[in-house]
Formats: sequence, structure tokens, C-alpha cells
Amino acid sequence: MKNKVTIKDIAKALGVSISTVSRALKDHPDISESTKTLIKNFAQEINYRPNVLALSLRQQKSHTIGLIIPEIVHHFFSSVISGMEDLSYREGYNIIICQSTENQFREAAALQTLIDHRVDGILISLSKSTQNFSQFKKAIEEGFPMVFFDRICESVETDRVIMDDTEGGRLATEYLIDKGCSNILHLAASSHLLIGRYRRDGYIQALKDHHLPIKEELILKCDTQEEVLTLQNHLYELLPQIDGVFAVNDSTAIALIQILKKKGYRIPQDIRVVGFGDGPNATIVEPALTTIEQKGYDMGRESVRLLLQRLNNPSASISYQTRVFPPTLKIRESA
Amino acid sequence: MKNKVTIKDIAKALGVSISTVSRALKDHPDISESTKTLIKNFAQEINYRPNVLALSLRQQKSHTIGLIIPEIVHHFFSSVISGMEDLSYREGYNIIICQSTENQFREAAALQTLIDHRVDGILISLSKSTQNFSQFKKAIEEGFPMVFFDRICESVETDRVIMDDTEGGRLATEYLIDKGCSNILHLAASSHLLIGRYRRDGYIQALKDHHLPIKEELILKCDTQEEVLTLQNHLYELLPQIDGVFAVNDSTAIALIQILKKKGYRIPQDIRVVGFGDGPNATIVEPALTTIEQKGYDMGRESVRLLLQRLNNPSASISYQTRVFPPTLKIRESA
DNA sequence: TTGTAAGCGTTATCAC
DNA sequence: GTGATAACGCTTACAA
Repeated sequence: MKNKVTIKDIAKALGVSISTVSRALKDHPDISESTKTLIKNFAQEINYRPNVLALSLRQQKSHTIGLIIPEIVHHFFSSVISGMEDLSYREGYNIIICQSTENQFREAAALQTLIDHRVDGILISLSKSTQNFSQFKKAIEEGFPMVFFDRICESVETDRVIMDDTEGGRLATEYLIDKGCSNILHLAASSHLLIGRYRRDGYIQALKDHHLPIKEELILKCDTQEEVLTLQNHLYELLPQIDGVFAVNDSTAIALIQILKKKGYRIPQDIRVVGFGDGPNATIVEPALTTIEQKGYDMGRESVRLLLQRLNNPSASISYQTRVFPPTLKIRESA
Repeated sequence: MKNKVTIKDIAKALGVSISTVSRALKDHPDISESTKTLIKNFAQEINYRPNVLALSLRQQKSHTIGLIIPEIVHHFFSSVISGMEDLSYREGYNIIICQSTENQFREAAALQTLIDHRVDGILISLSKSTQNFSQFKKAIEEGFPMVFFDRICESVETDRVIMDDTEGGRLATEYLIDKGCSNILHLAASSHLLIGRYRRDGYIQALKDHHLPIKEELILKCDTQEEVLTLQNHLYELLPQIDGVFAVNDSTAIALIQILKKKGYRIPQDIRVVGFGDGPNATIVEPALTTIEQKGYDMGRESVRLLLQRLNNPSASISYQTRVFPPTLKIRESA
């Protein structure tokens, strides 16, 4: 934060008042053309730049958006950020980024920090561990614009950007059934994670639709690569009785494929596998992963769009909106 | 940005002066314990939160760091961001993120925005297209703390965090040579990208060290998955005469492996392939990719560390530092 | 021990 | 047309 030029300096140098400078720089109609050009040229010359901090303080508007995200390194999340950044850049907003690292306390701290920074609004995808939503409710009640994306919370009334996870789960499972699978394992996320529950619901619905039995022992909480390894033995015990797997995300599906192959299972001949996400890994694993496409970049853009819409219409009469992205099944070789 | 409580409100409510409130809240020794507790309790009760904007304006310090990064979606960069965010969070700094999308004009705009926002310092990795560094030089000359990481620029004197790309290239190539390769193709980045040039230099050095001829036609500008596909035919023409490939990054290496396999080449028996980066894809492709490890998370942390060190010692007497991360070869199956 | 007032950089409301 | 001045929320000499 260096010793920058201020309008005060310009005023002094040019022998005019501060307010004249301020007005001239923003083309106020009252100022004569001659003084305008004089001031503007000089400002340009000495490379004047308005102090955004002072502006924000004065205008009660920071033109900054806060983002709380579980883990930046996941491809889905990083593409979401990318989409957010692209649009907000166009619209003259900046993004302050905080990662919760799936920790609810750090998430809470991030929310506080962002509010303290007087961001104009917040974009958030919940951490896996968050169970208490009171702070979010409070912030929203106080009129703080907030958009939840992907990992939302139903008990908090607000704008949302999600995909149809239930339909995604159903689509994936139905595809397996269509391919002849009848004993389908579901590698699921923790059920208090909404997207996890929905994907599982979709799985169950597809089973029901096709009059297949729902077996509790075939729904296994296992949603990371590490967990696949931890549960390896248990998985091996289950495998003989199953002919299809729907995994809650790509990395779990891929980790499974890897241990399946190690055991000599052929995919898709012996076991079919469908993932969820369609990240770059899906086309690298062999066989290439059949999976549900998740449009991170677009969801990021849409989240910002929704937020800005609310910021630009503070009249607040718009009712909360939920944007639902339809899932698409990317059929490849694993199923 | 809601109608929040200010110290003024507290002062009025409690019948004390603004300065007393200000002092009490920061435990100023002059204030009596009784008023302190009175004020603190009340502040807590009505949920007072200081306005960071006002603070920054007053103290000429925003506790905010600006980040300019080419593309968030690349695994290396997202892990860098993750490391940066983790450390700066601990140290009470926030990060404003801007992506240049490999576009030098957007990069220049980002720099300006961040300076306008009075960030305390900037972390930057250059876009591929940047050829003009004058703005960076100017900012640094004006005393703006800046740390370049990964994609640095040698003509700008400043703190740097890089890895030893030359050594990485040498290591990769030498490993191929040790394995018996003598006709090694190098899929290179554009040579005005410093990291690209260094990796190529390492390749050349290894060849020289082992008295192997350097053939210009075996150095091919090809550093993305897309480019591999574009150059597919040319690559197929080259392949019969080569027995090893060193690719400037993992995704290029993997894309190559995929088209090699399609043509029936066996890896590593027919052609050995080494990549650079060691992202998550490296263990998914088959055969698993032998590659140079690049510690994104650590480099991110180190960049922030270097920046904070400078911010905390504004005496500015510390000479510029360059942190060099040594490369490690991760040996897997592709070479 | 507490209060007054100036100032951080800007804009907006008055005057003249 | 242009210039004082107050205000945004806070800190900090300097007074009291």
C-alpha cells in the first residue's frame, strides 16, 4: 500500500478544490469542459488511481464477493471458481476466496471474515462436516445476500444453484439396470451431505422403478479414494455378489476400478461401474469411465449471476430462486 | 453490506466517547477494567464487528493479498492456491484471486485492480502470452511487494518461488537414457515461457552429458492435450525413430500415451514416457506415469511466507530471495 | 481515566 | 461552475 496520489494532491497541484477534482473525474455535468480536461489529463499524467477502500467505505459497497469452498484442489470446485471468476471479472467484481477444508469451524470463521470485510454477497458450498446452519440463517435474515451452490442446505431459504442429483443417481443406476445389472453396489457419501443423500435417493428410485430389491448392505459409505483403500477388504467380500457399481463421485469410481482390475475383474464384462462428475480423469482411466456430467464452470457462472441479480435489485422483492442443472450421462466404456 | 453496529452506536448507548470504546475494545492499558468489561460485554451482546474497510483505510494496510494465476482449473495451480490460502488464513490475511486465463491483457488489468484494491502484496505466476513486463517492474520499483512463483520472469528483480526446472528436465531425460533410450523426443512448451525453456535445457544437457546428438526435429512445441491431437499425424511420423519421450507436463504425456496405445505401441517396452508435474492423473493412466514431482501446495505456502516476511519487515533491507524446490523423479511404469 | 478532534480518501449536500 | 464541509468507521495524538 504505497504512497499513492490522491484527489487532494491533484487539487493542490492544480489550485482547485477537492470536490472539483472529484466531480471532474467522474464527468459531472456542472464542471466546465476546460477544467475537466485539465484535471483529467493531469490525473492521467501522474497516474492517479482512486482508492477503492475509501470508495467502498463511502458507498457502503465493496464490489467484492466472498467465496467459501470446501477444497480448491478438486476439479469440480476449481472449475466452479473459474466460472465465478470469469463472470465477476466481467461485471467489475472481485472475489475473496476462503476454503473451509471440509471443516465447519473454519467455515464459520470464513463467513465471519467475509462479513467483516463487507463483501457485497457470499457464495458458498458447505463443508461435509457442517451440521449447524444457524449462522447462515442469521446472516440471511439480516439481509446478507448469499447463494448456495452444489452443497446446499435445505433448511436455509436462499438462492441456490444445484444440479438434479436425484435424477443423476437415477440415470446412472437405470443405465446399469438397462445393461442387465441387478445387484448394484452404491458407494455413497455421508447421508447428511445433501448431494450424497439425493444421489442415493436416485439410486433407490431406479431400483424401485425396476422392481429390484433394495439391499441396505449394498449401500456403503465410501466417497473418497482413501476410503476405497481402507474398505478394500470389505469391498472384496461384497464383489462376488454384485454386477454393477454406482459411485457417488469419479475419484471413488476410479479408485474402485483400480482395485477391481487388480483382483482380475474385467470391466464392464464382470462388473459395470458408473461415476459422477466427469472430471478429466474419467477419460484417462481404463476403461474410460461412464459418468454423470457436472457442469462446474457453468454452475459457478450461474451462482454469480444469481448473486449479482440480487445485488442489483436490492428492492429484494425477487423471491428466492433455485437453478437446477439437469444431469447428463456420459457413456464411455466402464458400463 | 448491512446496517451494522459501529463503535459510535456503542458509545452512544453506553454514554461514553467513541475513543473510549475504541480503546476498550483493543485492551488499551489506559482504560479502567470496569469500563473495559462494560464495553466489551455490550459489544459482544449486540454482536459488534469492526469494519475492516475503515481499518484498512485508516491503517494503510488491507491485510489482503492479491493473486494472479493463469488458470485455476489446472491441478498444479489449484494446489498452489490451496497452500496459499491455508497459510494466509493462519496469518490473518485474505486472498483476492484473479485469473489471467493466459491472456496478458487480462493479466495487466488484474494487476491494476489489485493495486487499486490496496492489497498489501501480490503473488503472481505469469500467463503464457506475457512478453512485456514493464508494468511489473514499475510496480516493484514503486515498492509494491510482489512474489513471482513458477512462471517467473528473470528480468524482474523480486522474490521468487520456483522449482529447478532445468534439473527436472535433466533428471527425466537422464532416466530415459539410463533405461537405454537414445532417440528421445521432447514435447516442449513455447520457448519464451521460462519454465518451458529450462525443462528443455535440462533435456539438452542430459543428452550432452551422455554424448548423445541433439536433434532439433526431436524438440516439438506441444504442451497441451489438444496440441497432441492436432499434431497427431506428425507425431506418428516421428515415432518409428524414437524410443523415449520427455513431455513438458503430465497432461501432454498422458495424451501422448493414449495415442501411442491406440497405434499399438507398448509402453514402456517400445517407447518410454516421462512427464512433469505428478498430478492425480499420473497414477490413473496405464501404465502409471513416471514423472517429475512438482510440489504445488508447498510452493504456494512458500510464496506466501516470502511475501509476509517482506510485509512484516518493511525496512526493506532484505535482499530478494529465490526459493528453489528440488525436483524428484517419481518412478512408475511408463519409463 | 476519558474525551476531543484530526485524518485515512472519497462523495454528496449545501452554499456562493 | 466551483468550493466548503460533513460523513463513511475507525485510530490516535493531544487535552482535560
